[in-house]
Amino acid sequence: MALEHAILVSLAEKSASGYDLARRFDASIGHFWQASHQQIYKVLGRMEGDGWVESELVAQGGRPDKKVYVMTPAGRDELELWTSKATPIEHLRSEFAVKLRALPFGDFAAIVDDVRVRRRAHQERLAYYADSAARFYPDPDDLRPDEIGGWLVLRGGILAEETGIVWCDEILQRLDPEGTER
Amino acid sequence: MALEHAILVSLAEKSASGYDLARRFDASIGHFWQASHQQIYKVLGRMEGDGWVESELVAQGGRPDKKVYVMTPAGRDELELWTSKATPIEHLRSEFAVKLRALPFGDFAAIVDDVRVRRRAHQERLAYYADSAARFYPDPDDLRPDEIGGWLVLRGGILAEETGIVWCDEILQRLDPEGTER
DNA sequence: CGTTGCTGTGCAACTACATGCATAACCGGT
DNA sequence: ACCGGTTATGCATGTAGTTGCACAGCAACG
Repeated sequence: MALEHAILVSLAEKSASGYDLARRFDASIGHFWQASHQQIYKVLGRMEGDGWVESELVAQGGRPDKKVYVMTPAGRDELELWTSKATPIEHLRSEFAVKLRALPFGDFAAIVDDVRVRRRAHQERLAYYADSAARFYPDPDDLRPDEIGGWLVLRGGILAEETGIVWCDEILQRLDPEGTER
Repeated sequence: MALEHAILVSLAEKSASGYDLARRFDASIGHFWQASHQQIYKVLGRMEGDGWVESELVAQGGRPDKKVYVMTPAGRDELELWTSKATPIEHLRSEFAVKLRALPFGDFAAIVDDVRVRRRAHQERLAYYADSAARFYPDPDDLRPDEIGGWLVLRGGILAEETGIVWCDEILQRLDPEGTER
């Protein structure tokens, strides 16, 4: 139910076409809420029906026309209403955790490999976040009010990835102590 | 796609009825993979069709009959096959993160409240996990092989909740420094 | 001159999951 | 005698999201 609101936030920052939004979801926002372009187009249609956004067809030289969506006052009201209500607590849902519990019944070596792959993925994302933080927020002690949200989200990502690495290391320590020390 | 496998893991540990499984999902397993009883019954039906499980009707004095499901050799093969394949990396999906990015456009006080609610939820779950760890794994340096998976999953939960609390504290420090110090 | 890749929008089919409802018997309390 | 709770199984409907496919023009590369 949050895709609508993620789109509203994005449009509040800057009006955009569905294609633009899809790219934003591939980049910054998408690290915390993924959406395919198909899904975005579908939801944008619904949002226009609800009066939260309006679209304008913009012709472009050479390139295909695009529909630029703009948030309406009704959309801004909806966004504020949404922030005023409590966020339902989302609990973990980890296929990886299920796999760990399957350890006694499964392929031990493959699972250990899986942990290593996972650790690498965490490290890569951590590096990406650290880089983003350094680039977009070089001085985190002196942020503009409109920067605080983005910074805090990035911090959450960094903390989560660091924790993921710690967990993987604990797992590897248990399952393959020699391989870990090497 | 992992509900089938979560059920297989659970049945590998002990045969059970749909009702029993639903209760297990409410308790231990469910902290990392939730499922309603409706969903469980539906998936059990499909799994029986695929030959991964077999059911036997058991009459009970007084109480309603129950269908006890037992994992078949084909089910065990499937479980092992599943563990041998890499787990797709699941990325974060946090409505809460979206809400943080909505800070400049939303209800500031309500969002701060939301962080506090969230922090409390993390603390409660952390306490629950810590309690489970103390009760079921009193001596974590000396675990039986079949206990390692459960222990590691619990460790993951503990690490995740601790990180959640740290994140909430960072957020409150930024958004409401006076309220935090009090 | 063909292939690949980017920009741009969208439909159709399917799956997983949530929500609401239905049924049925037994047990304990007021 | 009625009410609520527990055990036990399931259907029916709806929604969010995934996957696959389609169309269209332009640019760059070999």
